[in-house]
Amino acid sequence: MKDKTGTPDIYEDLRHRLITGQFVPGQKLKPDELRGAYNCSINTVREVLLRLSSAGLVGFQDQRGFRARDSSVRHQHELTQMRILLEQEGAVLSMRRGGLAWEARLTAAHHKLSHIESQIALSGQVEPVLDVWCAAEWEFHETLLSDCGSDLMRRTFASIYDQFRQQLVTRERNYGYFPENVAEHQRIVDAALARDEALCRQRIHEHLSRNLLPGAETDAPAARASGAAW
Amino acid sequence: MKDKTGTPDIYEDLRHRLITGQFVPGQKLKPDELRGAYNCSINTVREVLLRLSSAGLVGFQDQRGFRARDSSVRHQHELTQMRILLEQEGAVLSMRRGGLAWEARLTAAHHKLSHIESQIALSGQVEPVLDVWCAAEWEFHETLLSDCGSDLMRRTFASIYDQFRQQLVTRERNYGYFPENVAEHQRIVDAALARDEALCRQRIHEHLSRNLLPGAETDAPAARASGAAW
DNA sequence: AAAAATATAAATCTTGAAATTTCGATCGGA
DNA sequence: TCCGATCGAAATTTCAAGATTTATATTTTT
Repeated sequence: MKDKTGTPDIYEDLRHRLITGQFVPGQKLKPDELRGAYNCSINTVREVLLRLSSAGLVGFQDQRGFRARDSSVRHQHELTQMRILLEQEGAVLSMRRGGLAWEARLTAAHHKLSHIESQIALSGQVEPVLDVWCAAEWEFHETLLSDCGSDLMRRTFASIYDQFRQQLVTRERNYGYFPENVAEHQRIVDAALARDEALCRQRIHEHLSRNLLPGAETDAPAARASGAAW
Repeated sequence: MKDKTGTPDIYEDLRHRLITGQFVPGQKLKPDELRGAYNCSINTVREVLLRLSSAGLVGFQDQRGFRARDSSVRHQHELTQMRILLEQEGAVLSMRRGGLAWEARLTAAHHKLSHIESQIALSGQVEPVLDVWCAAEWEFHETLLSDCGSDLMRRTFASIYDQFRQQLVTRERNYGYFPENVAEHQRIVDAALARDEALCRQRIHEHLSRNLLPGAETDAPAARASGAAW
């Protein structure tokens, strides 16, 4: 339990607790109870919760308060859809715009992530390095889009990523870590550095498709043949 | 000036005023001044503004209050990018899932919009029917994605659309109305009903590309050849 | 006269309490 | 026993005032 008094700190702490599964999904979040942990007033907590509800991490109903977003495979599916869409598009844009600096950041982020994931694979345990792994996984995917040239796209992706992680964490025992990730991340980086847009799209899709609903329709690669973007 | 007391009403009214250009872009929004119009407390307005800032319609800086989002061609460009991305993807998904009911709603929405836009074309004036035109334009584009099967996608699009409109309204004299719209909307509907995904994507892009930055790189249609979606 | 420093005014943020609404349990009737 | 109504407790929302920060105007100094 923290004891900081700044509103931004409270926001960050609650956000962190939400995306690391420290609340039971449908659990009620009463300002009056959370108040104590931060040594502040009810309304301050209320303000934070209100903003977190706009971010999609907490549910809110008029006159009946806040709840930790409950988990559903439906929502998880939709978040995965959106992640694929944004990550594919953002990565492709970065591949076109990004120069040496971007490549350097991408390989660096991948190297860091790869190192941590190797450790996890050896020990078989995620918990001991959970926070550092989460940070590295985020940094890798964020870096992939980082040179897309659109702040809006990056912020939208950040929001979707948070919600995605919140869902995953409550469902998967391993907080969303899979041994296959190591190889999949590698293949994404390879395609990105090779500037093979179609291949990169495909590998991003493969990487995330595990979180899609089984029966959902899937784009045949060729189906998008002549779709114009921007 | 309204006099309603419900918080949701205040939110809706302020949102409406923001996306119809009733505030000068960088203008300061002081809770103490807005308070009077709604006959409520400062904090109630503050809460609403906080939520509108999460929606991207108002700017917010810690300890220095709220401002109407200022307009920039950069932001407008990024919003257009995102609109194209979401609208293309959502339309394609709707085309696959949507049945007769969707087709009916789409043609109905288009018919309504078409009727209003014809009127505007005759009189040459948007203002007299501004609100009804805005509603119809929104309904048309919303209906296009309405059967995509993803609430997340629809809500994300709604948010982007609002911000897009806010930007457009402050820049274009005609609130974003162009005579070409009539034909462009028609062509989109035609492609959608024909279930020609590539063509529909292309026409959505053409419809919105007017709001992109001139020098921006554009996807060659073939460049997306084998990109997998979901 | 320009720049820095101070004092004053204004606006923002936090707080605790009042007013309103919802939730849960008990009671009465079918 | 089951269903609906009523009452009390708890939670949520609104409010107005106090505390803190930022902005503006004035004075002082170089």
